[in-house]
Amino acid sequence: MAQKRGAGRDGYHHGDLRQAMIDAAEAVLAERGVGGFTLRECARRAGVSAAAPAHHFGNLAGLLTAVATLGFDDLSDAMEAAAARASATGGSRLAAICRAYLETALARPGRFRVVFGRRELDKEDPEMQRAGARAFGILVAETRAHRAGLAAPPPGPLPSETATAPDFAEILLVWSVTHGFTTLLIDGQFDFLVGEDGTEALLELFSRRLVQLLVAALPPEPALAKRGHDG
Amino acid sequence: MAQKRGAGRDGYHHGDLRQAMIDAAEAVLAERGVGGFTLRECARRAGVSAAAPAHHFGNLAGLLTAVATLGFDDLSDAMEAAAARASATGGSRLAAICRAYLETALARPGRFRVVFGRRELDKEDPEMQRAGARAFGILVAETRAHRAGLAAPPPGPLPSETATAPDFAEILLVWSVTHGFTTLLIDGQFDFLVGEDGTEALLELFSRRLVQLLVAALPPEPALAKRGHDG
DNA sequence: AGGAACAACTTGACACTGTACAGATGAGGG
DNA sequence: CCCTCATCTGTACAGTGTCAAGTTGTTCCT
Repeated sequence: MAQKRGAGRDGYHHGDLRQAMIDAAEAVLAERGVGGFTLRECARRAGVSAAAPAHHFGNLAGLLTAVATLGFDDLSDAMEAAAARASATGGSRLAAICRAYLETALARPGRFRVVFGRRELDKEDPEMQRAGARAFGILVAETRAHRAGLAAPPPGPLPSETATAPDFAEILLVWSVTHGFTTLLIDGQFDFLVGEDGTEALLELFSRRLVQLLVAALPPEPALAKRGHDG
Repeated sequence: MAQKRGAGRDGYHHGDLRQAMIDAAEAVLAERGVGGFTLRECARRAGVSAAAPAHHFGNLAGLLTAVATLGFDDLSDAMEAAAARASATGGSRLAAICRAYLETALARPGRFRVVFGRRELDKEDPEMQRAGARAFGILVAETRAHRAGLAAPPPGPLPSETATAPDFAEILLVWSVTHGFTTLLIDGQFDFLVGEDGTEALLELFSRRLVQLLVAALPPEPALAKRGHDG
Protein backbone atom coordinates (compact mmCIF):
# COMPACT_ATOMS: atom_id res chain seq x y z
CA MET A 1 0.00 0.00 0.00
CA ALA A 2 2.92 2.27 0.68
CA GLN A 3 3.70 1.05 -2.74
CA LYS A 4 0.71 2.59 -4.43
CA ARG A 5 1.09 5.97 -2.77
CA GLY A 6 4.70 6.65 -1.87
CA ALA A 7 7.48 7.46 -4.25
CA GLY A 8 9.61 4.63 -2.84
CA ARG A 9 10.25 1.34 -4.48
CA ASP A 10 9.42 -1.84 -2.61
CA GLY A 11 9.67 -4.57 -5.15
CA TYR A 12 9.10 -5.30 -8.73
CA HIS A 13 6.45 -2.69 -9.30
CA HIS A 14 7.13 0.96 -8.77
CA GLY A 15 3.73 2.10 -7.64
CA ASP A 16 3.63 5.57 -9.10
CA LEU A 17 6.00 5.53 -11.98
CA ARG A 18 4.11 8.03 -14.03
CA GLN A 19 4.54 10.79 -11.49
CA ALA A 20 8.08 9.70 -10.68
CA MET A 21 9.02 10.00 -14.34
CA ILE A 22 7.54 13.45 -14.59
CA ASP A 23 9.43 14.55 -11.48
CA ALA A 24 12.63 13.09 -12.86
CA ALA A 25 12.02 14.82 -16.18
CA GLU A 26 11.65 18.18 -14.46
CA ALA A 27 14.84 17.60 -12.53
CA VAL A 28 16.80 16.62 -15.62
CA LEU A 29 15.46 19.62 -17.51
CA ALA A 30 16.49 21.90 -14.67
CA GLU A 31 19.97 20.42 -14.38
CA ARG A 32 20.94 19.58 -17.91
CA GLY A 33 18.53 21.64 -19.97
CA VAL A 34 16.53 20.43 -22.88
CA GLY A 35 19.64 19.52 -24.84
CA GLY A 36 20.81 17.02 -22.26
CA PHE A 37 17.37 15.61 -21.72
CA THR A 38 17.16 11.85 -22.09
CA LEU A 39 14.45 9.28 -21.52
CA ARG A 40 16.97 6.79 -20.16
CA GLU A 41 18.33 9.30 -17.67
CA CYS A 42 14.84 9.96 -16.35
CA ALA A 43 14.20 6.23 -16.02
CA ARG A 44 17.51 5.89 -14.19
CA ARG A 45 16.51 8.55 -11.68
CA ALA A 46 13.17 6.91 -11.16
CA GLY A 47 15.07 3.70 -10.42
CA VAL A 48 13.52 1.82 -13.25
CA SER A 49 14.58 0.14 -16.46
CA ALA A 50 14.77 2.07 -19.71
CA ALA A 51 11.75 0.36 -21.20
CA ALA A 52 9.46 0.86 -18.22
CA PRO A 53 8.17 4.33 -19.12
CA ALA A 54 6.84 3.10 -22.44
CA HIS A 55 3.78 1.66 -20.81
CA HIS A 56 2.85 4.99 -19.27
CA PHE A 57 3.84 7.47 -21.94
CA GLY A 58 4.19 5.44 -25.10
CA ASN A 59 7.41 7.10 -26.10
CA LEU A 60 9.63 10.10 -25.48
CA ALA A 61 7.13 12.45 -27.06
CA GLY A 62 4.53 11.23 -24.60
CA LEU A 63 6.64 12.12 -21.60
CA LEU A 64 7.51 15.50 -23.02
CA THR A 65 3.85 16.12 -23.74
CA ALA A 66 3.04 15.46 -20.10
CA VAL A 67 5.75 17.94 -19.09
CA ALA A 68 4.39 20.47 -21.56
CA THR A 69 0.92 20.09 -20.09
CA LEU A 70 2.35 20.89 -16.69
CA GLY A 71 4.16 23.85 -18.19
CA PHE A 72 1.00 25.28 -19.69
CA ASP A 73 -0.89 24.91 -16.44
CA ASP A 74 1.91 26.51 -14.50
CA LEU A 75 1.82 29.41 -16.90
CA SER A 76 -1.91 29.70 -16.38
CA ASP A 77 -1.64 29.50 -12.61
CA ALA A 78 1.08 32.13 -12.51
CA MET A 79 -0.87 34.48 -14.74
CA GLU A 80 -4.05 34.08 -12.72
CA ALA A 81 -2.25 34.64 -9.44
CA ALA A 82 -0.46 37.69 -10.81
CA ALA A 83 -3.72 39.13 -12.13
CA ALA A 84 -5.40 38.68 -8.77
CA ARG A 85 -2.49 40.34 -7.02
CA ALA A 86 -2.60 43.24 -9.46
CA SER A 87 -6.30 43.71 -8.87
CA ALA A 88 -5.69 43.85 -5.14
CA THR A 89 -2.98 46.48 -5.42
CA GLY A 90 -4.68 48.47 -8.14
CA GLY A 91 -2.12 47.67 -10.81
CA SER A 92 -2.69 46.69 -14.39
CA ARG A 93 -3.80 43.09 -14.70
CA LEU A 94 -2.59 42.82 -18.27
CA ALA A 95 0.87 44.05 -17.35
CA ALA A 96 0.89 41.60 -14.47
CA ILE A 97 0.18 38.55 -16.60
CA CYS A 98 2.84 39.54 -19.12
CA ARG A 99 5.37 39.79 -16.36
CA ALA A 100 4.20 36.50 -14.86
CA TYR A 101 4.66 34.79 -18.23
CA LEU A 102 8.25 35.95 -18.39
CA GLU A 103 9.00 35.10 -14.78
CA THR A 104 7.56 31.62 -15.07
CA ALA A 105 9.70 30.93 -18.12
CA LEU A 106 12.80 32.28 -16.39
CA ALA A 107 12.15 30.12 -13.34
CA ARG A 108 12.11 26.94 -15.45
CA PRO A 109 13.62 27.63 -18.84
CA GLY A 110 13.99 23.95 -19.70
CA ARG A 111 10.34 23.26 -19.22
CA PHE A 112 9.37 26.38 -21.11
CA ARG A 113 11.43 25.21 -24.06
CA VAL A 114 9.68 21.88 -24.01
CA VAL A 115 6.31 23.59 -24.09
CA PHE A 116 7.18 25.79 -27.03
CA GLY A 117 8.28 23.65 -29.84
CA ARG A 118 11.80 22.56 -29.23
CA ARG A 119 11.19 18.89 -29.51
CA GLU A 120 8.31 17.04 -31.03
CA LEU A 121 5.24 16.72 -28.88
CA ASP A 122 2.00 14.87 -29.36
CA LYS A 123 -0.14 17.80 -30.40
CA GLU A 124 -3.27 15.69 -30.47
CA ASP A 125 -3.06 14.98 -26.74
CA PRO A 126 -6.34 16.24 -25.28
CA GLU A 127 -4.87 17.14 -21.89
CA MET A 128 -2.23 19.32 -23.47
CA GLN A 129 -4.78 20.91 -25.77
CA ARG A 130 -6.91 21.74 -22.75
CA ALA A 131 -3.95 23.24 -20.89
CA GLY A 132 -2.89 25.25 -23.93
CA ALA A 133 -6.37 26.55 -24.52
CA ARG A 134 -6.65 27.51 -20.87
CA ALA A 135 -3.47 29.59 -20.97
CA PHE A 136 -4.49 31.25 -24.21
CA GLY A 137 -7.94 31.89 -22.79
CA ILE A 138 -6.48 33.92 -19.95
CA LEU A 139 -4.62 36.04 -22.46
CA VAL A 140 -7.77 36.62 -24.49
CA ALA A 141 -9.92 37.46 -21.51
CA GLU A 142 -7.41 39.82 -19.94
CA THR A 143 -6.67 41.61 -23.19
CA ARG A 144 -10.38 42.15 -23.76
CA ALA A 145 -11.01 43.31 -20.24
CA HIS A 146 -8.14 45.75 -20.51
CA ARG A 147 -9.41 47.26 -23.74
CA ALA A 148 -12.92 47.43 -22.41
CA GLY A 149 -11.70 49.27 -19.36
CA LEU A 150 -12.96 46.59 -17.01
CA ALA A 151 -11.33 45.86 -13.70
CA ALA A 152 -11.42 42.14 -14.43
CA PRO A 153 -12.77 39.86 -17.14
CA PRO A 154 -16.30 38.60 -16.56
CA PRO A 155 -16.52 34.92 -15.70
CA GLY A 156 -17.64 32.44 -18.27
CA PRO A 157 -16.26 30.23 -21.01
CA LEU A 158 -14.20 31.51 -23.85
CA PRO A 159 -15.82 32.30 -27.16
CA SER A 160 -15.02 29.62 -29.65
CA GLU A 161 -14.49 31.71 -32.75
CA THR A 162 -11.60 33.72 -31.37
CA ALA A 163 -9.71 33.53 -34.63
CA THR A 164 -12.33 35.60 -36.42
CA ALA A 165 -12.90 38.05 -33.60
CA PRO A 166 -12.27 41.71 -34.42
CA ASP A 167 -9.67 41.95 -31.67
CA PHE A 168 -7.68 38.93 -32.78
CA ALA A 169 -4.75 41.12 -33.78
CA GLU A 170 -4.59 42.83 -30.42
CA ILE A 171 -4.59 39.51 -28.62
CA LEU A 172 -1.81 38.10 -30.75
CA LEU A 173 0.16 41.31 -30.29
CA VAL A 174 0.17 40.87 -26.54
CA TRP A 175 1.17 37.25 -26.84
CA SER A 176 3.84 37.98 -29.44
CA VAL A 177 5.55 40.70 -27.45
CA THR A 178 5.61 38.67 -24.29
CA HIS A 179 6.58 35.42 -25.91
CA GLY A 180 9.15 37.03 -28.15
CA PHE A 181 10.94 38.83 -25.35
CA THR A 182 10.82 35.71 -23.21
CA THR A 183 12.21 33.49 -25.94
CA LEU A 184 14.97 35.88 -26.89
CA LEU A 185 15.98 36.33 -23.28
CA ILE A 186 15.90 32.61 -22.46
CA ASP A 187 17.86 31.69 -25.53
CA GLY A 188 20.58 34.16 -24.67
CA GLN A 189 20.08 36.49 -27.62
CA PHE A 190 20.42 39.50 -25.35
CA ASP A 191 23.67 38.28 -23.86
CA PHE A 192 25.84 40.14 -26.33
CA LEU A 193 24.05 43.33 -25.34
CA VAL A 194 24.00 43.17 -21.58
CA GLY A 195 26.05 40.15 -20.60
CA GLU A 196 24.80 37.05 -18.90
CA ASP A 197 24.08 38.73 -15.58
CA GLY A 198 21.84 41.41 -17.01
CA THR A 199 18.71 39.33 -16.63
CA GLU A 200 17.40 41.33 -13.70
CA ALA A 201 17.80 44.59 -15.56
CA LEU A 202 16.08 43.17 -18.61
CA LEU A 203 13.19 41.96 -16.52
CA GLU A 204 12.80 45.46 -15.16
CA LEU A 205 13.05 46.93 -18.64
CA PHE A 206 10.36 44.57 -19.84
CA SER A 207 7.97 45.28 -16.98
CA ARG A 208 8.47 49.02 -16.86
CA ARG A 209 8.97 49.99 -20.46
CA LEU A 210 8.09 47.26 -22.95
CA VAL A 211 4.77 46.41 -21.33
CA GLN A 212 3.95 50.09 -20.96
CA LEU A 213 4.47 50.64 -24.67
CA LEU A 214 2.42 47.55 -25.40
CA VAL A 215 -0.46 48.49 -23.17
CA ALA A 216 -0.52 51.96 -24.66
CA ALA A 217 -0.59 50.47 -28.14
CA LEU A 218 -3.86 48.67 -27.53
CA PRO A 219 -6.68 50.94 -28.65
CA PRO A 220 -9.50 51.01 -26.09
CA GLU A 221 -12.71 49.42 -27.30
CA PRO A 222 -15.51 49.71 -24.76
CA ALA A 223 -17.85 47.77 -27.07
CA LEU A 224 -15.95 44.65 -26.08
CA ALA A 225 -17.37 44.97 -22.62
CA LYS A 226 -20.70 43.85 -23.97
CA ARG A 227 -19.24 40.92 -25.86
CA GLY A 228 -16.57 40.11 -23.39
CA HIS A 229 -16.74 36.41 -23.04
CA ASP A 230 -18.95 34.06 -24.87
CA GLY A 231 -19.54 36.56 -27.64
CA MET B 1 41.60 20.23 -60.23
CA ALA B 2 37.95 19.57 -60.80
CA GLN B 3 38.49 18.30 -57.32
CA LYS B 4 39.26 21.60 -55.71
CA ARG B 5 36.44 23.48 -57.35
CA GLY B 6 33.58 21.17 -58.24
CA ALA B 7 31.26 19.50 -55.83
CA GLY B 8 32.13 16.10 -57.31
CA ARG B 9 34.30 13.55 -55.71
CA ASP B 10 37.25 12.19 -57.64
CA GLY B 11 39.27 10.28 -55.14
CA TYR B 12 40.18 10.22 -51.54
CA HIS B 13 39.78 13.92 -50.93
CA HIS B 14 36.53 15.70 -51.41
CA GLY B 15 37.76 19.09 -52.45
CA ASP B 16 35.15 21.33 -50.92
CA LEU B 17 33.70 19.41 -48.06
CA ARG B 18 32.98 22.41 -45.92
CA GLN B 19 30.53 23.88 -48.40
CA ALA B 20 29.14 20.46 -49.27
CA MET B 21 28.37 19.82 -45.63
CA ILE B 22 26.61 23.14 -45.26
CA ASP B 23 24.55 22.46 -48.37
CA ALA B 24 23.68 19.02 -47.07
CA ALA B 25 22.77 20.48 -43.71
CA GLU B 26 20.38 22.93 -45.32
CA ALA B 27 18.79 20.13 -47.32
CA VAL B 28 18.36 17.91 -44.30
CA LEU B 29 16.90 20.77 -42.29
CA ALA B 30 14.45 21.51 -45.09
CA GLU B 31 13.40 17.89 -45.49
CA ARG B 32 13.47 16.49 -42.00
CA GLY B 33 13.41 19.58 -39.84
CA VAL B 34 15.66 20.27 -36.91
CA GLY B 35 14.45 17.21 -35.06
CA GLY B 36 15.60 14.84 -37.75
CA PHE B 37 18.87 16.62 -38.27
CA THR B 38 21.92 14.43 -38.00
CA LEU B 39 25.61 14.92 -38.60
CA ARG B 40 25.95 11.45 -40.06
CA GLU B 41 23.10 12.05 -42.49
CA CYS B 42 24.77 15.21 -43.72
CA ALA B 43 28.05 13.37 -44.15
CA ARG B 44 26.22 10.64 -46.06
CA ARG B 45 24.76 13.17 -48.47
CA ALA B 46 28.15 14.75 -48.96
CA GLY B 47 29.42 11.29 -49.83
CA VAL B 48 31.88 11.21 -47.00
CA SER B 49 32.55 9.23 -43.84
CA ALA B 50 30.97 10.21 -40.55
CA ALA B 51 34.20 11.45 -39.05
CA ALA B 52 35.22 13.60 -41.98
CA PRO B 53 33.38 16.77 -40.97
CA ALA B 54 35.22 16.95 -37.68
CA HIS B 55 38.26 18.42 -39.34
CA HIS B 56 36.24 21.32 -40.76
CA PHE B 57 33.74 22.03 -38.02
CA GLY B 58 35.13 20.40 -34.94
CA ASN B 59 31.81 18.91 -33.93
CA LEU B 60 28.09 19.07 -34.51
CA ALA B 61 27.83 22.45 -32.83
CA GLY B 62 30.39 23.78 -35.28
CA LEU B 63 28.32 22.80 -38.28
CA LEU B 64 25.16 24.21 -36.75
CA THR B 65 27.00 27.41 -35.98
CA ALA B 66 27.96 27.74 -39.63
CA VAL B 67 24.32 27.23 -40.60
CA ALA B 68 23.24 29.80 -38.02
CA THR B 69 25.70 32.30 -39.45
CA LEU B 70 24.13 31.80 -42.86
CA GLY B 71 20.71 32.21 -41.30
CA PHE B 72 21.62 35.51 -39.69
CA ASP B 73 23.04 36.85 -42.93
CA ASP B 74 20.00 35.74 -44.86
CA LEU B 75 17.84 37.56 -42.37
CA SER B 76 19.96 40.67 -42.82
CA ASP B 77 19.88 40.45 -46.61
CA ALA B 78 16.13 39.98 -46.66
CA MET B 79 15.57 42.92 -44.32
CA GLU B 80 17.83 45.20 -46.30
CA ALA B 81 16.21 44.25 -49.59
CA ALA B 82 12.74 44.74 -48.15
CA ALA B 83 13.68 48.12 -46.74
CA ALA B 84 15.05 49.26 -50.07
CA ARG B 85 11.88 48.10 -51.82
CA ALA B 86 9.74 49.93 -49.27
CA SER B 87 11.71 53.12 -49.78
CA ALA B 88 11.18 52.85 -53.52
CA THR B 89 7.42 52.38 -53.21
CA GLY B 90 6.98 54.86 -50.42
CA GLY B 91 6.02 52.28 -47.82
CA SER B 92 7.20 52.00 -44.25
CA ARG B 93 10.70 50.60 -44.04
CA LEU B 94 10.20 49.37 -40.50
CA ALA B 95 7.05 47.48 -41.43
CA ALA B 96 8.89 46.01 -44.39
CA ILE B 97 11.75 44.60 -42.34
CA CYS B 98 9.35 43.06 -39.84
CA ARG B 99 7.52 41.32 -42.63
CA ALA B 100 10.79 40.24 -44.21
CA TYR B 101 11.88 38.70 -40.90
CA LEU B 102 8.73 36.63 -40.76
CA GLU B 103 8.86 35.63 -44.41
CA THR B 104 12.48 34.55 -44.20
CA ALA B 105 11.72 32.36 -41.23
CA LEU B 106 8.70 30.85 -42.96
CA ALA B 107 10.75 30.09 -46.05
CA ARG B 108 13.27 28.05 -44.06
CA PRO B 109 11.84 27.21 -40.67
CA GLY B 110 14.47 24.57 -39.93
CA ARG B 111 17.30 26.99 -40.37
CA PHE B 112 15.50 29.63 -38.37
CA ARG B 113 15.15 27.20 -35.50
CA VAL B 114 18.85 26.48 -35.64
CA VAL B 115 19.64 30.19 -35.43
CA PHE B 116 17.40 30.75 -32.46
CA GLY B 117 18.35 28.43 -29.78
CA ARG B 118 17.06 24.98 -30.44
CA ARG B 119 20.34 23.22 -30.23
CA GLU B 120 23.60 24.27 -28.75
CA LEU B 121 25.75 26.54 -30.85
CA ASP B 122 29.23 27.88 -30.39
CA LYS B 123 28.31 31.35 -29.21
CA GLU B 124 31.92 32.47 -29.18
CA ASP B 125 32.27 31.97 -32.92
CA PRO B 126 33.33 35.37 -34.31
CA GLU B 127 31.66 34.89 -37.68
CA MET B 128 28.31 34.16 -36.07
CA GLN B 129 28.74 37.07 -33.68
CA ARG B 130 29.38 39.34 -36.62
CA ALA B 131 26.31 38.04 -38.49
CA GLY B 132 24.14 38.38 -35.41
CA ALA B 133 25.33 41.89 -34.73
CA ARG B 134 24.69 42.83 -38.33
CA ALA B 135 21.08 41.65 -38.21
CA PHE B 136 20.49 43.38 -34.91
CA GLY B 137 22.12 46.52 -36.25
CA ILE B 138 19.59 46.74 -39.04
CA LEU B 139 16.82 46.55 -36.50
CA VAL B 140 18.37 49.29 -34.41
CA ALA B 141 19.02 51.60 -37.32
CA GLU B 142 15.58 51.18 -38.85
CA THR B 143 13.77 51.61 -35.56
CA ARG B 144 15.71 54.83 -34.91
CA ALA B 145 15.14 56.14 -38.40
CA HIS B 146 11.45 55.44 -38.09
CA ARG B 147 11.14 57.27 -34.79
CA ALA B 148 13.21 60.14 -36.07
CA GLY B 149 10.95 60.47 -39.08
CA LEU B 150 13.79 59.83 -41.49
CA ALA B 151 13.27 58.20 -44.85
CA ALA B 152 16.22 55.92 -44.23
CA PRO B 153 18.89 55.46 -41.59
CA PRO B 154 22.08 57.42 -42.16
CA PRO B 155 25.06 55.31 -43.17
CA GLY B 156 27.73 54.52 -40.67
CA PRO B 157 28.62 51.99 -38.03
CA LEU B 158 26.38 51.09 -35.16
CA PRO B 159 26.86 52.74 -31.79
CA SER B 160 28.45 50.35 -29.38
CA GLU B 161 26.53 51.20 -26.25
CA THR B 162 23.13 50.24 -27.59
CA ALA B 163 22.17 48.54 -24.35
CA THR B 164 22.21 51.80 -22.45
CA ALA B 165 20.63 53.89 -25.17
CA PRO B 166 17.39 55.65 -24.25
CA ASP B 167 15.54 53.90 -27.02
CA PHE B 168 16.65 50.41 -26.03
CA ALA B 169 13.13 49.48 -25.01
CA GLU B 170 11.63 50.54 -28.33
CA ILE B 171 14.19 48.52 -30.24
CA LEU B 172 13.57 45.41 -28.19
CA LEU B 173 9.83 45.90 -28.58
CA VAL B 174 10.11 45.73 -32.35
CA TRP B 175 12.30 42.67 -32.17
CA SER B 176 10.10 40.97 -29.59
CA VAL B 177 6.87 41.42 -31.51
CA THR B 178 8.36 40.20 -34.75
CA HIS B 179 10.32 37.35 -33.24
CA GLY B 180 7.48 36.28 -30.99
CA PHE B 181 4.92 36.14 -33.75
CA THR B 182 7.37 34.32 -35.99
CA THR B 183 8.28 31.75 -33.36
CA LEU B 184 4.69 31.07 -32.38
CA LEU B 185 3.65 30.68 -35.99
CA ILE B 186 6.58 28.44 -36.92
CA ASP B 187 6.12 26.23 -33.90
CA GLY B 188 2.47 25.70 -34.73
CA GLN B 189 1.01 27.46 -31.70
CA PHE B 190 -1.57 29.16 -33.89
CA ASP B 191 -2.70 25.91 -35.46
CA PHE B 192 -5.46 25.31 -32.97
CA LEU B 193 -6.83 28.75 -33.82
CA VAL B 194 -6.72 28.82 -37.59
CA GLY B 195 -5.66 25.35 -38.71
CA GLU B 196 -2.48 24.46 -40.48
CA ASP B 197 -3.40 26.18 -43.72
CA GLY B 198 -4.07 29.54 -42.19
CA THR B 199 -0.49 30.68 -42.57
CA GLU B 200 -1.25 33.05 -45.42
CA ALA B 201 -4.02 34.73 -43.47
CA LEU B 202 -1.79 35.07 -40.43
CA LEU B 203 0.95 36.63 -42.51
CA GLU B 204 -1.56 39.17 -43.76
CA LEU B 205 -2.80 39.77 -40.23
CA PHE B 206 0.73 40.35 -39.07
CA SER B 207 1.65 42.74 -41.86
CA ARG B 208 -1.57 44.72 -41.88
CA ARG B 209 -2.61 44.81 -38.26
CA LEU B 210 0.11 43.69 -35.85
CA VAL B 211 2.83 45.80 -37.43
CA GLN B 212 0.48 48.75 -37.68
CA LEU B 213 -0.22 48.59 -33.97
CA LEU B 214 3.48 48.21 -33.31
CA VAL B 215 4.54 51.11 -35.47
CA ALA B 216 1.90 53.30 -33.89
CA ALA B 217 3.14 52.31 -30.45
CA LEU B 218 6.59 53.74 -31.05
CA PRO B 219 6.65 57.32 -29.83
CA PRO B 220 8.34 59.62 -32.34
CA GLU B 221 11.62 61.08 -31.16
CA PRO B 222 13.13 63.54 -33.63
CA ALA B 223 16.10 64.05 -31.35
CA LEU B 224 17.34 60.67 -32.43
CA ALA B 225 17.93 62.06 -35.87
CA LYS B 226 20.95 63.89 -34.52
CA ARG B 227 22.33 60.85 -32.77
CA GLY B 228 21.24 58.30 -35.29
CA HIS B 229 24.23 56.12 -35.75
CA ASP B 230 27.48 56.37 -33.97
CA GLY B 231 25.96 58.40 -31.16
C1' DA C 1 62.54 16.25 -59.53
C1' DG C 2 62.51 14.00 -54.92
C1' DG C 3 61.12 13.71 -50.47
C1' DA C 4 59.10 15.44 -46.36
C1' DA C 5 55.48 17.62 -43.93
C1' DC C 6 50.86 18.22 -43.55
C1' DA C 7 45.88 18.48 -44.34
C1' DA C 8 42.01 15.63 -45.55
C1' DC C 9 39.69 11.57 -45.30
C1' DT C 10 38.67 6.40 -43.80
C1' DT C 11 38.22 2.74 -40.65
C1' DG C 12 37.00 0.90 -36.44
C1' DA C 13 35.66 1.50 -31.94
C1' DC C 14 33.12 3.23 -27.85
C1' DA C 15 29.54 4.92 -25.07
C1' DC C 16 25.41 6.51 -25.68
C1' DT C 17 20.43 7.00 -27.37
C1' DG C 18 15.08 5.44 -28.31
C1' DT C 19 12.35 1.61 -29.04
C1' DA C 20 10.67 -3.22 -29.80
C1' DC C 21 9.88 -7.79 -28.00
C1' DA C 22 9.54 -11.75 -25.02
C1' DG C 23 9.46 -13.01 -20.43
C1' DA C 24 9.14 -12.30 -15.26
C1' DT C 25 6.41 -10.44 -11.48
C1' DG C 26 2.89 -9.30 -8.44
C1' DA C 27 -1.80 -7.03 -7.44
C1' DG C 28 -6.67 -7.51 -7.55
C1' DG C 29 -11.07 -9.54 -9.05
C1' DG C 30 -13.88 -13.62 -9.86
C1' DC D 1 -7.51 -19.77 -4.61
C1' DC D 2 -6.21 -18.97 -9.03
C1' DC D 3 -6.31 -16.41 -13.08
C1' DT D 4 -5.94 -12.28 -15.56
C1' DC D 5 -3.60 -8.47 -16.73
C1' DA D 6 -1.09 -4.21 -16.05
C1' DT D 7 3.57 -3.38 -14.93
C1' DC D 8 8.34 -3.88 -15.04
C1' DT D 9 12.97 -6.39 -16.55
C1' DG D 10 16.37 -8.06 -19.85
C1' DT D 11 18.03 -8.22 -24.12
C1' DA D 12 18.58 -6.71 -28.59
C1' DC D 13 18.93 -3.59 -32.57
C1' DA D 14 19.66 0.26 -35.35
C1' DG D 15 21.38 4.66 -35.10
C1' DT D 16 23.84 8.69 -32.96
C1' DG D 17 28.37 11.88 -31.90
C1' DT D 18 33.09 11.59 -31.14
C1' DC D 19 37.76 9.75 -30.66
C1' DA D 20 42.30 7.45 -32.04
C1' DA D 21 45.01 5.47 -35.45
C1' DG D 22 45.94 4.60 -40.07
C1' DT D 23 45.69 6.13 -45.52
C1' DT D 24 45.91 9.07 -49.10
C1' DG D 25 46.93 13.02 -51.72
C1' DT D 26 48.77 17.77 -52.06
C1' DT D 27 52.10 21.15 -51.39
C1' DC D 28 56.19 23.06 -50.47
C1' DC D 29 61.15 23.03 -49.65
C1' DT D 30 65.57 21.88 -51.25
